[in-house]
Amino acid sequence: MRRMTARPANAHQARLLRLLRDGGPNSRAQLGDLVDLSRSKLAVEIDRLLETGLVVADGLAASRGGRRSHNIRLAPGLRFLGIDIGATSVDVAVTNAELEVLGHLNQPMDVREGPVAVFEQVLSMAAKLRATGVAEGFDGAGIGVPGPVRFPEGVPVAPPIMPGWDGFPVREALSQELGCPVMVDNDVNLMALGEQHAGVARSVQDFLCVKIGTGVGCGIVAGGEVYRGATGSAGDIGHIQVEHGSQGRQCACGNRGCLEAYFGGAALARDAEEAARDGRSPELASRLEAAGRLTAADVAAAASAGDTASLDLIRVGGNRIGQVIAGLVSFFNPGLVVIGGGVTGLGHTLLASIRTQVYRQSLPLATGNLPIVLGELGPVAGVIGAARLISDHLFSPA
Amino acid sequence: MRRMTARPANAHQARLLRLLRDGGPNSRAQLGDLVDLSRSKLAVEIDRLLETGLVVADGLAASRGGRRSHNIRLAPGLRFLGIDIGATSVDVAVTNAELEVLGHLNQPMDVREGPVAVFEQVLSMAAKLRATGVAEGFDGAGIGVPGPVRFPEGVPVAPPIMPGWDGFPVREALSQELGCPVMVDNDVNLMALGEQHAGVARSVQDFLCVKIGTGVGCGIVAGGEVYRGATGSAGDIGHIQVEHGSQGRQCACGNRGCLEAYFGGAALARDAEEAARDGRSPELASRLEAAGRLTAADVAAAASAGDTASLDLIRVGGNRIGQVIAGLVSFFNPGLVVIGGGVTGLGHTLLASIRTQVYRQSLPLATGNLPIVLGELGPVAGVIGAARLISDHLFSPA
DNA sequence: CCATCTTTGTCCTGAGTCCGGAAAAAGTGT
DNA sequence: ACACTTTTTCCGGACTCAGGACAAAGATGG
Repeated sequence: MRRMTARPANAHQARLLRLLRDGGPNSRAQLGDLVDLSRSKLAVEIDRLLETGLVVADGLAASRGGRRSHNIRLAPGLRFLGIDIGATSVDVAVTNAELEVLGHLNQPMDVREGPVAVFEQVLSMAAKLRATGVAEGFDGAGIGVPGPVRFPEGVPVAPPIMPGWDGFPVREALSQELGCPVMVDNDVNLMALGEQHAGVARSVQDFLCVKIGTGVGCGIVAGGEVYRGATGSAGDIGHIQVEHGSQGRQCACGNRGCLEAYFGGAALARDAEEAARDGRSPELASRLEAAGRLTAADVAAAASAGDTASLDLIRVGGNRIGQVIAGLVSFFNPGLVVIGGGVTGLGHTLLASIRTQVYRQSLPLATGNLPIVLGELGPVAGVIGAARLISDHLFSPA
Repeated sequence: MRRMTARPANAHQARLLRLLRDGGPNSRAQLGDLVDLSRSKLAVEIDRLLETGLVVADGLAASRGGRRSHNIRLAPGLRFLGIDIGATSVDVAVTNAELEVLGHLNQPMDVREGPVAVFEQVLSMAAKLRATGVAEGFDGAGIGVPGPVRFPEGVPVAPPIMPGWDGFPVREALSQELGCPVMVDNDVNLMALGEQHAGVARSVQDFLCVKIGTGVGCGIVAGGEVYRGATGSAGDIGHIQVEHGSQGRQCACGNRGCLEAYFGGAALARDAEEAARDGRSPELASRLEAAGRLTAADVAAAASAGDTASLDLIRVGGNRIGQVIAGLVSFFNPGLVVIGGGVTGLGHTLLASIRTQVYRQSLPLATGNLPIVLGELGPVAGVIGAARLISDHLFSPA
């Protein structure tokens, strides 16, 4: 099912494609208002795009007081595949060219099973989505993995939680399998892209997107662009030390006192089980007995049932992460901080605790008008970000 | 002495000007190798630049095996003024168009005397430099101030250590006085620009420039560009908390446990005086008696004389700041960290202490090949950065 | 229903841009 | 002196592109 999707021939065409992606179908006249090209030039570029099949005519627009204009839209058959590999689950979604989700699947899966097993799963999920009729083929795919990526090549580098993936040519391999262009990035960066495209961070140029899942990471958007760092590991805040000296908690990374040793899905589950066994929380104890183990979701449920031990866990954890965010806010001076990821279920208790800590610790200069909010897209942020990634790539001059 | 310096008419001309600035005089043929323009086009653009007077012919280049090419250089009479307002001193320098320092003056001065007094000082220093014959007039000036700046307007916003400057139209006022274009930025950003242009950070795209003067700040360069944050206060790391809880040291900002309460010129002087009075350091005590008060320079001198108390102060302070830098490195994943500012005199003792802390705390991912070095330019970094700032502005399409 | 006005789309021309070949200019090396 | 390189200038032809003229399509008002 290989497709040879055309690419824009120049910057003007790329600009038009992005406008149509972000603003939906539009009339030729309106596009003219947006792009500052002469009418003749605009007509030529649109005609060429129509020839390539990337955009199609779509009826007549409403009159603006005179002759009605022709509507233009991105080809309705274009399909992007957004893939979000988490530590413990895989999300796959199909979007149209406007990055609207047409179908979405989620499967629990341990990323440590390695790239081959995960790809098998991803491909079967993609096939399942195709079978539902939402897509005949894919024009491009974006994929996020939970670890640093050498971005230009699309290859994970020394990812701590997915050892088997080090150096695996994700982009190359997936492009082979799917027969379409593929771009790879860190899952946190894709969440940031998703929230920027369709979530709370629309129209914000500089923001941080803190993802609290099994671990903790942070997507950085500077000047409207995702910042990836010198070697692609920017935003790796899970191992910032929050407790100094030898009494810091032992972390899986070998150091002591890391943020992830105190908060995040893994740490929260461990603390919850301890609280259950200690007798501090009958609520958690009964859940532990029922399930055999506890997760962040159990803590969330217990907390909303009023369990004080769970609320305390969230509060203390929120303070820890707030402490780190406060430092980052001073340093980076973002216009917005988005909190997202699996533990968003902890919701406003967590948010309140983070806010308290940040506003207390940072100077009013940086926090003067700084919103700290929960992500708006939840689990689809990652897949929308993945689709956005590949569409940005395809909608740029070849 | 108003000059009406021409501006490049298009991006090609701007590109050429920057090449000549950064690479020095060059032959037409070599420029042709660098810019990917047709010979005819290149000739036209260079001729136009010659007409405007921004560049001049400069004899013949050495032969590359055939006809000798004509050399081109930036107008030798172009002069930029670089101004660096510190907390306790003012630096003013004159550069040529290649940003080489032709004259440099330094005057102690307290920035809290306010913009009017400081400008008077600056203008008199500029006049003094002009009197030495290095400049007849100025084609542009860059100025750095020790606080956050609303960059597009060139106005300080709520600067903590220079209260009288809040909202003062620095750019506008100085432009009036000097009769030339002016750009304003944070002093730390200018230090970063300076080290990027002529110092250790040449050819590094992403780096941090930590300036330890009276306070502590950090210049951020991402993707080759200075990052200023949503409101211009990015890099303000002096008030990141390094000690949590109520036993943290009181800081001038009102919070407790800030980095600046533990390290920086001010904290170091205080700690040194305490050590002198405690009897922990006879060396410092004698210096205190001689001068009436101590500064970071005294600690540096005592340390190089082998005073253990001073060495300890540096080590402990280095650990504190290393602790913060370690966090920033994890977050930002820079390709280089530059340490500069007034206390660079503490030199390699400080550097070693910072390095130890960073390499211990950060993951090998981010630190794998991360050089942490002292700035190469010392006190001229700021003024070169200032000249670079205004030249970037002037050497861009009008 | 008709006349007039507005908006949109198309066609065309003239101005400008720019690439690259040809040839001249200026050197090098034998 | 001669062959070869490199640099520069000159110039023709191809291409781009803005904007005016005009046609098409609809709105408005009488």
